Amino acid sequence: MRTFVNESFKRLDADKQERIIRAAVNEFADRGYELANTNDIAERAKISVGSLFHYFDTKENLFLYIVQYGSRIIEQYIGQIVEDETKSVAERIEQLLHLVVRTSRQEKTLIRLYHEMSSLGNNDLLTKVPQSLESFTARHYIAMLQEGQKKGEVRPDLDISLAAFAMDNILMSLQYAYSCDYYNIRFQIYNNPWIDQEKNDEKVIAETLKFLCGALLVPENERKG
Amino acid sequence: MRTFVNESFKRLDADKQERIIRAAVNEFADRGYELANTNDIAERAKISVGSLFHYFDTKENLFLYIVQYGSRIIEQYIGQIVEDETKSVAERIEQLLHLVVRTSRQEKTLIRLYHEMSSLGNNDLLTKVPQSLESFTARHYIAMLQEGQKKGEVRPDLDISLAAFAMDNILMSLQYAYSCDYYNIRFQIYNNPWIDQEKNDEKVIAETLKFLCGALLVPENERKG
Amino acid sequence: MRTFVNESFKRLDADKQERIIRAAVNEFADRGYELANTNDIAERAKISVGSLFHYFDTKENLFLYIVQYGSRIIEQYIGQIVEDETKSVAERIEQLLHLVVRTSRQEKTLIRLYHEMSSLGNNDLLTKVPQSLESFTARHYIAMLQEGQKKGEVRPDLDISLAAFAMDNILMSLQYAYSCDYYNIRFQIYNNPWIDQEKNDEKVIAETLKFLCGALLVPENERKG
Amino acid sequence: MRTFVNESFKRLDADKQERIIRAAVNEFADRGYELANTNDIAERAKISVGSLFHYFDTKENLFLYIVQYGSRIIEQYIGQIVEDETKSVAERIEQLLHLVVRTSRQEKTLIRLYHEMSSLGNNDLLTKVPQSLESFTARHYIAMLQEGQKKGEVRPDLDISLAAFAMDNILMSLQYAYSCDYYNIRFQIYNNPWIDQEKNDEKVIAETLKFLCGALLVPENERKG
DNA sequence: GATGAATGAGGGTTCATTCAT
DNA sequence: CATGAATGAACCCTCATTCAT
Repeated sequence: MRTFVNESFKRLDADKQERIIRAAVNEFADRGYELANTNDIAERAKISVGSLFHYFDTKENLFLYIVQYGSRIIEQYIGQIVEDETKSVAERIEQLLHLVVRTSRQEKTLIRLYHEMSSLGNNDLLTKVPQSLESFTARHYIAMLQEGQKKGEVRPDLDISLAAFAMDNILMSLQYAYSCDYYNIRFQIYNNPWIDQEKNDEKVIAETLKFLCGALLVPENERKG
Repeated sequence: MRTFVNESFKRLDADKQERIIRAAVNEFADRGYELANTNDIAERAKISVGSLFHYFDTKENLFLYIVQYGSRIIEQYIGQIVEDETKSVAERIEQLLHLVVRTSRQEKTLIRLYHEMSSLGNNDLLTKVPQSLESFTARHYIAMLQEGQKKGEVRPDLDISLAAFAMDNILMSLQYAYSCDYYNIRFQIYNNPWIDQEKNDEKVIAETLKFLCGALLVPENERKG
Repeated sequence: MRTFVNESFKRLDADKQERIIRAAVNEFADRGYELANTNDIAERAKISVGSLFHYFDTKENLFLYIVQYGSRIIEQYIGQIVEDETKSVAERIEQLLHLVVRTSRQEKTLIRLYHEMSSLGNNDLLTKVPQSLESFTARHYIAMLQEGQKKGEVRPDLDISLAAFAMDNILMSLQYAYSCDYYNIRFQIYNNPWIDQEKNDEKVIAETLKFLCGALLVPENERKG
Repeated sequence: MRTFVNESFKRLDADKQERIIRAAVNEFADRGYELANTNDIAERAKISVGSLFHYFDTKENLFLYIVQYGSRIIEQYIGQIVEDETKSVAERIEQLLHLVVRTSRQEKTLIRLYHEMSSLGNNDLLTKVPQSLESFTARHYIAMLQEGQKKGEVRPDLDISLAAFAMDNILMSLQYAYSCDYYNIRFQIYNNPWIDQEKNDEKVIAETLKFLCGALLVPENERKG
């Protein structure tokens, strides 16, 4: 795995590291990769541009590092839920849905930053972004569904990889709908919340859960033993 | 509805109009909004920059027009399928899935351009893009599912709006997976096609159809007379 | 005398001529020579740019023609007053002062346009502007003062040319103070009119008259027979 | 008082500051605000455009700074003369006239630059230029004349503000006549110097002095005690 | 004569990156 | 190591003038 930071960055005290990361996350999430300004990031982080380029050789590297950093945080959230084999698949999916809504509040900038990555156009940057989060998610969703298939919860006729992909698409789209402007506008065309937000969130979660369970699971009454 | 073109553009002969549109679609799809170069667009279209800015007052307007133009084409493709009430819901969904694969070949640039729009960073351009395609899609998917619900094909317990949203998310994600670099890479993590492409497409379509039908439809054997 | 118009312009019907002149006067006065836009002038005049450039070969020529046109109008105003030998010099100066105030209301755009000319920078345009108004004014002011000197009204020890120049400077500065933004702001530093405008105008005229008479004329009580 | 420079400019060594100022003064004075070219200014000053825009955020700010800078220099010249209460009003006016001629040689570009400001078309830049020189001049001329009135040198019946305004107009017009092309051409209509320049300057000064003293002062023989 | 579409050089401004201190 | 001044290529947009119709 390529690393995008120089050693010098790792030697920094935690506070400075955090300031830089926060500044970069905010700038990239706010203005997008192209419009983000490295001078502004340095200023926000209260370091000099020179230093910033000591830590990260290029703007690109800084961005990729930040994406990687964000990925790890999101991976943790997801991992905790998905790896819990004591829960049924349905329960874990429900928890993932709650996570989507929760992170869209707590980690909105991180999500937006992450989404920026998918819009890097066709420049070669894209080939360099680590698919760690994607791989992580894929691996875990597949594992969960396979396990669920063994336990008779998940439909036996499904191609697990593609089913996991479809599930991931649903979760990702919902995440963006909650965090990113364009997808939020699109969301509202389908779901203009007249009732209060909290109730609406519950409804969205319940319906999406119903959708995913319908797609993935063997109906309760048809399960063996 | 705002128009983004000046009258002078509409007066142009079809060939020139097409050259300009094609040049712009390509440039925006290839490089993204920020990096797209108006001088290059003019050159590609074999007109002068001056003329380009006679037809479209700003780069922004050019982009918005091109997005609108692309939307209309995609709307036609979708409309033809979804509005055909002689077909069952399942059949129409299957056709939509075939459409996704087919357009990802024939209209890849258009799709990529469209995706660029969803990634406009957080600048105010976003608030100016017309959501015609999104509205169109929402309206039609909802209508189809409602109709299907009446006919007993679609599960009676679903919230149609949110079900349509979920379905749209699946279709959109798949479309991007077939057309846009980032989403394609992500797709391959789940589905690395060792077999030949055509067979793989069939499989993807079949599995996604299964997923959507499971989520949306009343199982055949449970339907009433 | 160079002419700046083509014959074709003179053949135009009076209405079209006037529309063009008015459009040009306004545009040049509003935005200054450099910023004035020939396309806008044509549009305002409801003719095509092509036609505009048939009548006037260049933007420069159009401007010079317009200046010349304005000069003639102003010359007429001034000529009527200054050439009236039945009046004393003091009376004529008083009338000129009233003219300054009056034209600053009725012909403000013309004055502003005229002032634009003095700001043409150092380009060669300047050497081409007709000094007809300047010559006219010089000739007439000198004549008036010479005549006044013969009649014993004007101080015998004055160099008439330079006295006329000083008087012209006073009148010109006051004109600009009443018509042009920068000079108006400067004027207000000296004369912030607390009382109503009309009374203030009277005061300005009276004091300037006193100033000019003090400078130019033999005091009443010292005049011979 | 708004400042138009960034701190970074003030930190520059004197030589570089001077090069930039000189380059800008020349460019603006030569070509006027609109036509002045920031790239040329940077080149003339032997710095990069980037640097220029570090010191001054916009062309507008650069211009305003330069005007402010010029104003201060001119204020010093004028202040030294006008504030000297040991001299009679007539003596001080004579010195001002000599100053006009002298600066028209030594600081011609500055004067021209200053004149450019008064010709800023009608754009909003005008409202942003500081009227410090104008205020300075007004304040000092008024003070001098008031003092002169107390001492019995200046006519008691004059409105001091308007008299000062008229005097300023004369001095300003003469200054432009000596420094700016258009006003110089106009000047020559009244005063075509056949004799040598130096003698002509003397004559112009003498006659203008006579004019101003006639307008402003109590004749020597009528003064009390 | 009249039209108005077409031209394209030119200019203010930005910003990732370097490097002397 | 840290600083931040300096660089300069690159980009969007304007507008006087031409010329085919």
